[in-house]
Amino acid sequence: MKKETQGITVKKENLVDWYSEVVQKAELADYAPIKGFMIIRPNAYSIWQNIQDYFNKVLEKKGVRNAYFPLLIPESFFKKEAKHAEGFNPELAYIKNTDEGEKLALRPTSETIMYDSYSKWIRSWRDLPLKINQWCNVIRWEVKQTKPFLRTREFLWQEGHCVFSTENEAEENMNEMAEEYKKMVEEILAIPVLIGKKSEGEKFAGAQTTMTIESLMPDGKALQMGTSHNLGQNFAKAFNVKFKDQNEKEQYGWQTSWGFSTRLIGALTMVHGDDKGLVLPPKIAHNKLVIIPILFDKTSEKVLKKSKEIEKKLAKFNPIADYRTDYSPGWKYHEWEMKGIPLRIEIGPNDLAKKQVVIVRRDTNEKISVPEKNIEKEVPKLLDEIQKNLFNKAKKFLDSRIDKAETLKELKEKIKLGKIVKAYFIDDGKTEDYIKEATEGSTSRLIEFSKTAGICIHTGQKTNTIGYFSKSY
RNA sequence: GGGGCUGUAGUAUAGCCUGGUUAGUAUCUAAGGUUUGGGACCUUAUGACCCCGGUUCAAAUCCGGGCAGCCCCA
Repeated sequence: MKKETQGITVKKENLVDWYSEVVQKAELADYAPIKGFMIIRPNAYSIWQNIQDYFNKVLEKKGVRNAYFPLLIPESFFKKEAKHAEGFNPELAYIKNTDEGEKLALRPTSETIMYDSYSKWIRSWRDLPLKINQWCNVIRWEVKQTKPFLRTREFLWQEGHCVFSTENEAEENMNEMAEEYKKMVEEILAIPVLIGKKSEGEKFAGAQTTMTIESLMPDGKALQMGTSHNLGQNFAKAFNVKFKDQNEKEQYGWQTSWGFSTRLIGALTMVHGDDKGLVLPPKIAHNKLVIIPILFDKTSEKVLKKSKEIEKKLAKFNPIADYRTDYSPGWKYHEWEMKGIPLRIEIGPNDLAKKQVVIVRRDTNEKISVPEKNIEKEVPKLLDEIQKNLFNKAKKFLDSRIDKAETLKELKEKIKLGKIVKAYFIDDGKTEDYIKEATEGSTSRLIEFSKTAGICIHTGQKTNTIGYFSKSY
């Protein structure tokens, strides 16, 4: 008889229910008492810390320094850049009962409050480039269905905000940060992404150009994993971010902003998980392996001793040593599989006799007998293989789901199959609105410009713009 | 924005339609004992009707509102 109350009870093919269950049972997050808010539990927070550690090094390399700006933003700040104000207005939450004269918004993003300071700090071309990042929480009062990590009213993120003296530098910075995002997500999270520009309708409110990285979830919906914006001089003009150039001429700064959020943890869960639960890519896992001794009365002492020896040898992989005696080995296997630990090392009396251990891969469930003397060599090799395997599996999936369409009908059908569908279209906002209407809410995830012109699937006009259309989170 | 479903120990659930003993079961947790190579077993104990109001002699059950979660459509 199987006991169903413990492990993951939903198959991954039923992604929505599966996701909720894994988030809870792998102890990534819990629901908060307020709609759309979540509690990030240590298992998920350690993932976030690993991401932070990685990205802080990137920031350092790029000469970006961390800082912190206030959570509250005067309402009037939002009104200074018209498109920004319009774009964020529906999602703004305010605090009203303060002794301030005006309403105070909870930041949904910090362009306005940061650039207010920037305008004071920047006087000369010598002050540029100015490159600041902050790790913080933001509030966006979503009316849509919320879901842990994927859409919450509060989430954690990083937002980088740079000012340059030339347009080229800003453009370059937008591109290089998008590339850094791609690199991070692919190398650390093992999630393959598409990279490209956002359409007019989808770009950031107030940006001149937005670059995005997008991945595809198992249910055929795309997920935006990070964005990088070239703000041009839009905010500089609204906030008076000016400098005197080398010719003593006053100029507006050229600005960028870029960010990714804890949403990455949701993506990670959906992309790699399986029917047993979470599967963590080794590079993002805090505990890379778990050691489970197989304890029988007569041999337990020796087995434990050996286990501790191996635990010490593998200390740099942060092993979890599950020496509890009140759970059977089988119970422990399930437990740590559900939580996504990449490798499991089993040590029992039989192994002791053969001077070996049994190593089990989380991604393939493959059991490998490894001679004791080879463990230290074998573990990093296996972790590396798991990392690659997870990426390759996800890449194969993504590649298999990219298609193209020449008619609206074809587009509709292929989107229904859970694909990202390439189609020529006129990027004027209206055409995309039409396609959105016709395809039950699908929009372009990103666009690219083709050398050869094609026919817009809606207007029939010639165009060089190709949109990647799909449903999205 | 529109429509629908749900809420009972930490978790999963029975009971609700047709109001009426001490709210049942499994798991978790705690204690003790036997176990341990893919979720072992026995004994004992603790623990719950989302909140506010209404109807009634009597509400987990019926009604209204709120809060939260989920689904579908735009």
